[in-house]
Amino acid sequence: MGQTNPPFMSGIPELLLLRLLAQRDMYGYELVRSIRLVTGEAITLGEGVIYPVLHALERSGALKATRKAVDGRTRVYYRMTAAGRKRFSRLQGEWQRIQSGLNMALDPETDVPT
Amino acid sequence: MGQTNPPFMSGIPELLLLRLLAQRDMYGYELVRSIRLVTGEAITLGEGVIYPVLHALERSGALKATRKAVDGRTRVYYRMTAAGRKRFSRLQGEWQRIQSGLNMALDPETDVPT
DNA sequence: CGGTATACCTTTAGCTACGAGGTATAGCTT
DNA sequence: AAGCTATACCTCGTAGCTAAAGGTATACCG
Repeated sequence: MGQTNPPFMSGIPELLLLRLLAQRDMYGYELVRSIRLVTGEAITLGEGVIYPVLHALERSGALKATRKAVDGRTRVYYRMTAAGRKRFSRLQGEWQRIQSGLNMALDPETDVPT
Repeated sequence: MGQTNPPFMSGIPELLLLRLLAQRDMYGYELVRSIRLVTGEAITLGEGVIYPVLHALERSGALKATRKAVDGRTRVYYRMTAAGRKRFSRLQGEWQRIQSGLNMALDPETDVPT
């Protein structure tokens, strides 16, 4: 099945979006392209993933959307709220925890206790 | 919902199980305890997670199970197969990729391209 | 005028982690 | 003897989230 990124992806789209929007306002299509770039092509997320997450973040109050017309096309810009910043740092901390726990376990020096 | 570890958990139970079983044969209940230990308490996985994954890995040929009676209790020991070893290294590589991509993006030095 | 790029969006499917619950034995404590 | 805790296995249902596919519309280039 879906074999673009596989496993290890849960929660990651949200974290990436919050990371990018912490820096500056961006719109959906732009976020899709940026994610590919800032992860060094390691992670590619389609629009079908990005838009639903953006909408959910808006509903939960982490983001605020504003429509802006540029060259006849309508862009929906997202801006991070205070709640969003809080959520971002919480998720980032959780990511650190999981990551270091897993890396500790994967370390060949770590031996499995009896 | 389920707030023991939250997000970032997809694929991780499988990777941890394979990591532990790469070292030596173990049984389910033991694996549950070991995971807590080797991750420095960062990750705790319940039996409801472990058993289904073990069964799936067995079905797919990554593990081979053997029942062994110890002190009147029956333990099901799992041993990694060649296919399992292969799957382990593939997953580990994928984890590296996702991890470094995400960390690159999270690095404050990384600036979002315009 | 047709194709490609931009820009938005929804629906459906499917995986999988997780909690709750269920069985059974062994051993310790009261 | 009764009851609790620990060991050891297991299943089912829910719910969250990713992902692919498909759908609309405008702008620009040849």
